Amino acid sequence: MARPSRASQLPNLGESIKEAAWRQITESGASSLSLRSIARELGITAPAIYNYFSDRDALVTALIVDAYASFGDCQHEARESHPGPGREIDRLRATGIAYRKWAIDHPHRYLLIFGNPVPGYEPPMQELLPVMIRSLGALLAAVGELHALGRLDMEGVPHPSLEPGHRFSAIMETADQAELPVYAVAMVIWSRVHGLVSLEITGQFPPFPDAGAALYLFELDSICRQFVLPPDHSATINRRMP
Amino acid sequence: MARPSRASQLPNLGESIKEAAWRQITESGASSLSLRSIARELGITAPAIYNYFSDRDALVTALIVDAYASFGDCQHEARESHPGPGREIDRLRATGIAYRKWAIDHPHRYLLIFGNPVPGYEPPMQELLPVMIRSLGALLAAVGELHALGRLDMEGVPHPSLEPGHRFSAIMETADQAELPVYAVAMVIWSRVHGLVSLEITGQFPPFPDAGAALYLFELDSICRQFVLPPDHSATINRRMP
DNA sequence: TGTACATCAGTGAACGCGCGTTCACTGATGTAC
DNA sequence: TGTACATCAGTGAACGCGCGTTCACTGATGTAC
Repeated sequence: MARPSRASQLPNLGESIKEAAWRQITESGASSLSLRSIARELGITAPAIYNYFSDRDALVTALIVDAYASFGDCQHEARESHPGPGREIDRLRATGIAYRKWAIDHPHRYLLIFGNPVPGYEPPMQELLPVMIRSLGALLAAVGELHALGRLDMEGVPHPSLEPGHRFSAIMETADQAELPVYAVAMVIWSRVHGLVSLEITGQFPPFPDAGAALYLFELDSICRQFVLPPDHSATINRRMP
Repeated sequence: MARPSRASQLPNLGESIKEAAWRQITESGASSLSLRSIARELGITAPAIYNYFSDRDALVTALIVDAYASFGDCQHEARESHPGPGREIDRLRATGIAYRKWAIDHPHRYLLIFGNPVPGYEPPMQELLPVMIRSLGALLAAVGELHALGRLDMEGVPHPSLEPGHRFSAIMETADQAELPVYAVAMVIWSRVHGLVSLEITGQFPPFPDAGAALYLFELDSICRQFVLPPDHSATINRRMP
C-alpha cells in the first residue's frame, strides 16, 4: 500500500486506529486487542501506531475514555429531552431507557467500562474519573432533583458513610453528607439496570423473545413505584403498609 | 524435579492442574490462562497436561463445570437449611444471602460463569446445561413454591412466550406454559442480585464502607416486599395503591 | 523369588505462530530564502 | 520560480518473549508366568 500523502489523511489515522480497535474488540474481546492486527487491518505497520499512542495501554485508555464520553452524552441527552418542572419522572425514566439502548447498541463498549476488568490493564484513574463522573451524573441528577423536591422515598435505604482514600472518593468529595442516601438510591437503581442489561448483552437470558425489553420496562416501573413519591406526597405518605 | 511415583500421585494431578488454573485466573483473568505457566507452577512440562485435558478449552470447560457445581451446592444447601412448611421466605432469603457470599468468596469463579464471555472460547452447551440448570434451580424452586402457595405477586410482571431453538430452551422444555411468569420473576430477582454483586466484585462500588452488604440486604427486602404476599394473602390482596 | 513384558504418565525437543516494542531509516511534505 | 533544508509519519528489520500443540522417547510401575 502506498504511503498516503499528508493531505489525504482523512479520516485521521489516530481515529482509524481506534475504530479498528473497536472492530477487533467486537470480534474477540478487549483482552485480545493486538496492535499488530490493528496495523494489519489498516494496511500499516505496527510501529506506526506509536506515533499516536505511547503504548497498548494508552490505546485501551483512549477507548475507555471515548466509551464513557459516548455513554455520558447519551445519558445527558436523554435527560435533557424532557426539560422543565413537573417532568422529573420523565427525566429519570428517559435516562433509564437510554441506558439500555446505549448498552445494546454498543455492547462491547458497555462491557469494557462496566464489565469484567481487562486483565493486565491498570486503569489510570485520574484520567478516567472525569468522564466516569460525568457519565453517571445524569442518573445522579435525576435522582437528586426528586430528592430536592421531597419526592424521593428513601425508606429502608442504608445511610452510607464516606470511606476516605477509596479510588472513587473524588466523586463524593463535594457531596453534602446529608445527600449520601441519594447516592445509595442511585446506586441501587444503577445496579438494577446494570443487572438486567449485563445479563442480556452477555446472552444469559432465557429463551423468551423480547424478554429484555419487557423485563427492563417492568424494572423501570418497579424503580419508580418504590422510590418516587407523587408530587403532593403529603396526601400519600402512608400509602405503604406499615 | 524427580518424576513422582504412581503411588504418590496425591493429590491427583488433574485436580492440581485445575487448582493452579484457578490461582492463575485469580491473578490475571480467565482469558490469559496458559497451559505452559500452569505446568511451570506445578513443576511439570506442558505436554503432561494433555494426559488430563484434551486441550486448553477442555480445561476451561472443566473449570466452568466445577464453578457451577460449587455455586449450585451453595445455593441448594442454603435453601435446604430452612426446611418445612411456613419457611418459604426464609428459603428465598437464604438463597439470596448465599448467592452474594459465594460470589464474594469466589469472585473469579463468579465472573467466569456469569461475567463477560471468555474471548475465543465457545462453551459446549450440552456439557454445561445440566450444571447451569441445577445451579439456578434453587432460586427457581424458592420462587416456584411461593407461587404454588398463591403467594407470588406477579402484578405487572411480563408474561413471556417461549422461543424455540434458543440455547437455553432445554431449561424451559419441561416447564408448564402457565408457569413462565414464575421464570420471569426469578429472572428479575436474579438480575437484581447479579447487578449488585457484579458491581461489587468488580470494584465499581462507591467508597461507602460495608455498602455492599447493606445495599444487598436492602435489595433482598425490596424483593420480598414486591413479590411475596403474606401467608393469608386474601386479606391483603389490595394492599397496593391501584 | 525371578524374569520378561506391557502400560502409560511425564519428558524434552521441536513446530509455527503472534505478540509489544526498539531502532535506524526513508522519503514525501512544507518552509525559508 | 528554484533550491536547500528541517520535519516527521510511516517503514522494515530485529529483539526477546510466551503460547498451544505434536511427537518420539524413557523409565518407573504393575503383571503374567
